[in-house]
Amino acid sequence: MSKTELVKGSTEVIILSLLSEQVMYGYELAQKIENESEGFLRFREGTLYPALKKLETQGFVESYWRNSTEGPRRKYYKITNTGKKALSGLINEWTAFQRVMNKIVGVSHG
Amino acid sequence: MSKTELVKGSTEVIILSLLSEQVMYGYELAQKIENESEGFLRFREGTLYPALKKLETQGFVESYWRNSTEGPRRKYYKITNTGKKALSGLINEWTAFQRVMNKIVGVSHG
DNA sequence: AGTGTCTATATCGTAACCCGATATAGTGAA
DNA sequence: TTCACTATATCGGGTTACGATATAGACACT
Repeated sequence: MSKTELVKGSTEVIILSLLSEQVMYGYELAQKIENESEGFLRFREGTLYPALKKLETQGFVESYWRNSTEGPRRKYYKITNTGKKALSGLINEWTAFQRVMNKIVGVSHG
Repeated sequence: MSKTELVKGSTEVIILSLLSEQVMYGYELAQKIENESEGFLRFREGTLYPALKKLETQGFVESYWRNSTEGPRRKYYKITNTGKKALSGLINEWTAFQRVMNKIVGVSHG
């Protein structure tokens, strides 16, 4: 397990969590993730865009284009009600996984 | 992310953590994981044995065969000093990852 | 006009991981 | 001898993450 290996499977929760707070476009999301994690997490293009596409296919997010005066047009993502329900379940899973892992590795919490 | 997806990347920490407590053979380890996690985690053969093999190749564990009067012979695994150092680093990564994840998903701890 | 940097989205190929299926085999009970 | 449980091992396939690559707009500098 490297840092990147551990991150596998957590992309969905991370993206949905951030989108549940506010509508964002992809690039903005990537920066937010890097900032909020103090550089620990960094989503590359090859990770982020396919993940967003998958979330949209699943009906967890919706997207729309907007032009920008500062650069190329942006694709904004909004979490759906289905996405909110999914997020709630994913957070429960994360909590359970965390509890089990900490029991095994002998760490109380992070 | 399904439960199984989240688990990806955590196999190494889990196995090394349990082996740092006592010497075990593969099947025993699998049962221990299932018991300690109250059924939440379940390592199948196709996950466990390749993982143990990889850990041995990396020099994190050592193994030896012993016959059993109750069934087929068993391959016992013992964590090495290198493995203990690796485990320590992995636990640090897990702790950091946990902190960052909880900050993003808005959960204090599990 | 040309170069470079930052912004912004998208896809492809590859590597790594997990797991179901399958194979092999010993013990013991029905 | 058939079944269940114990025990190790490998293969194939699906999924995930990511580096590389492509495209393109805005802006600064020369």
